[in-house]
Amino acid sequence: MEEITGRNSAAADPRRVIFHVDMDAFFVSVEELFDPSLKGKAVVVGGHRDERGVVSAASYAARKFGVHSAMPLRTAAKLCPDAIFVNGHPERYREYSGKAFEVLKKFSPKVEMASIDEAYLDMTGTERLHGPPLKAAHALHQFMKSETKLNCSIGIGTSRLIAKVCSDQAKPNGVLYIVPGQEASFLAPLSVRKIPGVGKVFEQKLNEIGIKKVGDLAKLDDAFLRERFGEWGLALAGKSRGLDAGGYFDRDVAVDEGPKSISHEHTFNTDTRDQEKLEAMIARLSEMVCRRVREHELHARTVQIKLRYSDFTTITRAHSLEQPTQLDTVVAETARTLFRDNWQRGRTIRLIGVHVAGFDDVPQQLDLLTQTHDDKVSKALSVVDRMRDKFGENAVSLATGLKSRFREKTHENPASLPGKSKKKE
DNA sequence: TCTGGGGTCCTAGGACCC
DNA sequence: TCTGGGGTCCTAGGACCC
Repeated sequence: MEEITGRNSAAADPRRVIFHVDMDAFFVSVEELFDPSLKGKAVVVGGHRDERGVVSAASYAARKFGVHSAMPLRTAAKLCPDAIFVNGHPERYREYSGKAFEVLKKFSPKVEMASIDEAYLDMTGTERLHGPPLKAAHALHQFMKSETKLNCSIGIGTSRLIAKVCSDQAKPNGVLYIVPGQEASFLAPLSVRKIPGVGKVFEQKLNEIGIKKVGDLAKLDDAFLRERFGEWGLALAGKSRGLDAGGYFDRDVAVDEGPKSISHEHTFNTDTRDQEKLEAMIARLSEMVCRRVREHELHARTVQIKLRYSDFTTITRAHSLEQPTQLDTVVAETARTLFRDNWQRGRTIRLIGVHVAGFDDVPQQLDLLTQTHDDKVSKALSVVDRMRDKFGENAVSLATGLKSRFREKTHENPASLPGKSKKKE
């Protein structure tokens, strides 16, 4: 495993060759593979036209109507009434993401999947094997198409930031290489919004002081930047001048380290204040979360819930356990206590979520009795997980008997529950 | 047209320890 | 009696990304 230092002294090295590979309209393209009749049409992935939800991905044909991801589905339906709305299929996307990863690994041992449809490759020193950067990129591009039937765009530069911005400029289905030394002049004419990490809020703040282009940012005084925008603003300005400014975009390309948090949340079709319904959802979400915690062979220390009321005000409340856990019941009981202590009873809820973090590979040493008990429970749950894989989620009836016994156990151990002293809002 | 779900990273204050 | 910092953990919230 690579060590991540946060700062990489090689970042400004002109010999460094970083690829950013981004799949084009990934979700839509995968859906087209499963249903070729969708090809070339206005397609919206994310749900049905009258559902509560937003667009996950839109085909290029749909984008022409102004449809874009994160837009409410109902808005998309208004803008583009003839669009075909399809549900997303996360399993398919994971499958094709895996295929793409296999392709990338043939070009460099240093591949970092940055999300389901994009990756960084460290291609430094691969010239003898794959030729110069552009040649390697074209070979990769073709191989990706032949192996997965999917198009991608590739950005090449001396840092992750440059590679990432390049792949965006190369879209769709293109390759763009910024040769060493040209970084600052490449970035200068671009809108600050093109810099990953600069969103609506930061763009607005910059616009307020007359900064629209990356080049404008490069001219600002360091002390002013730091005072006004903190460390990140300073780093950003450094990058706009082609410097190694540290942080995420100058990190090494690292192999996958596993998740840092796992969560599930649910938005109700209609808002509710039915406590039974809400707590049943907490139990279900806790099971889904813990199942994935077990799949990764992790143990979580912090349990967090999220409540979103009808007026969209959102709170999160967390509690750290004495001992990391992967047990449904421990997470569910903790989440339920957090819920009962913090829900303003009577206020209708739109969304509820369960989130865990603070992972350990190995649970901390417990006293022998608890440990053997928890081991047994974990093993039993793994069996349940496998049965569900084989026979479907309705094999859960097996878990019900186990659960009532877990509950006794949790009650014996009230120290693992959140304190009651939590202040109410 | 009301605004998903899964994440990462950062900030900031308070507790607590040295 | 008052006054220090630094470091780390915990919690809450928010920006941002796909």
